[in-house]
Amino acid sequence: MKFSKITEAFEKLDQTQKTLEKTDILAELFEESGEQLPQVVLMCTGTPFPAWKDMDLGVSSKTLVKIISKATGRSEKEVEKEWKEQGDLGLAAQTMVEKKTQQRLMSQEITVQKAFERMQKVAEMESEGLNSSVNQDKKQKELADLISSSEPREAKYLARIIINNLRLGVGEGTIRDALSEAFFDGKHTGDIQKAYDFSNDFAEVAKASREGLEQVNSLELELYRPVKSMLAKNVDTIEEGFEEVGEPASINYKYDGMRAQIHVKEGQVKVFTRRLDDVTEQFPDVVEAVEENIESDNCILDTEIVGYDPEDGGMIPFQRLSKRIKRKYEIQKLKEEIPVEVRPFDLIYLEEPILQRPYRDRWEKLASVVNEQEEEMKLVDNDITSEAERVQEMQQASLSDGHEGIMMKNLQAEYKPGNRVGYMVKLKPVMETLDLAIVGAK
DNA sequence: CATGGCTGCCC
DNA sequence: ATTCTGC
DNA sequence: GCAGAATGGGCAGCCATG
Repeated sequence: MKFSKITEAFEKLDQTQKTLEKTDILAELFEESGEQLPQVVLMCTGTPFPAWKDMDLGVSSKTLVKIISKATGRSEKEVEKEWKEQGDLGLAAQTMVEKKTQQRLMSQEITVQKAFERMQKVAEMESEGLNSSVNQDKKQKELADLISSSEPREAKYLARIIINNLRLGVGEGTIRDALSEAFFDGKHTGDIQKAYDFSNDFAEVAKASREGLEQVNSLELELYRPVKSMLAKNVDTIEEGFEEVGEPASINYKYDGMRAQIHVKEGQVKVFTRRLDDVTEQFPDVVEAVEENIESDNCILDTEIVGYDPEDGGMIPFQRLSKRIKRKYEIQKLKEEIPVEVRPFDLIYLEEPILQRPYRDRWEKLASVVNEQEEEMKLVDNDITSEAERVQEMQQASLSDGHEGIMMKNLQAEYKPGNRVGYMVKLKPVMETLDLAIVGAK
């Protein structure tokens, strides 16, 4: 399939803001994609790589300027000027390629496959890293070569894909609906959404969609395959919170730490960030804490990793904990300097997926597998109540202890990956109340 | 070998 | 993470 | 009210430079 097919669809997407029109445009593109469907769908997400894969090009705007310059023979200054004027690097790329005028008569058209393979190649160069330093110039030339052999409009979108900034108003929801329209006559969006929640890979979901509903539904929650975390809505008052999640509700402290999804598979632990990155290496202490204090060999915990001061055991701000997240060196040393405690608050897998069970059940199961151990593993501070006064009290206590506030949760609700549905709500104080709480604590 | 630009990813 | 926008 | 885009602060790692 020619890349220009994608370009045509993208141009149409660029010209409307109506969601339904976008869905139609994408559905048509998907229907015409044939064997290239998985790659085409990924391109539509704005990056050729699914979120759960640890792959990227290591290229952003500054490097893209160099690439466009290399591809078109214009100076970087010119490219930057065009970028500034048009407010978009894709448009700058398009203009620069247009100005390149002459011959490309003989050069063959870019295919989806070629664009995909080229980017994959660059991503592989990037990930080699470690010991063998990546030759940036070579990397840039690979991508410049792709752009220089493209038509102006293709260049526009190739450029945008390279920096993962398609900005066509197309997100997960639109792609999901388009897959539904293309292969199920607009039905089964729920099944498709689920398949995506569990796989985090639209290439797989697209392929399954083309094969049939059964294949879509076969994409299930799997250990070592992180799912998107359920997100919380903001509310301003306790009353609003109760309105959202119902009564009684589960209330727990919200800590200033890092969200972590912890998978245990046959006793082996892996730790994932909210955006599905594997940070097991960075947190050997978390692995240990789970090995020692979780009584299950096959489960998925939703947790907050919280740092504490090794001297007095007090909480530390996220900013200090963050030193550990991307560590590759001195991990052991930082482990001593910035020790952490795991605070689980949900369980979505226990020998089997349980994310559709009510939160109250999941919490009870969680409590039954957690052995609480000071400075290692402790359930989040929590209570179940319908009383606004009690919630107020917890909010005060949480803030006085230096935490961020509280969460309120619907006891009947299932676990909705990636969704900011009203099953889970966070109450953080505005500045004034924060001052009051801290003053009140002293 | 130190520094600064760049990128990606936590919040 | 928050804030803004168009639907 | 929602999804998508745009934006901010701060961190480590990486690479090019001098």
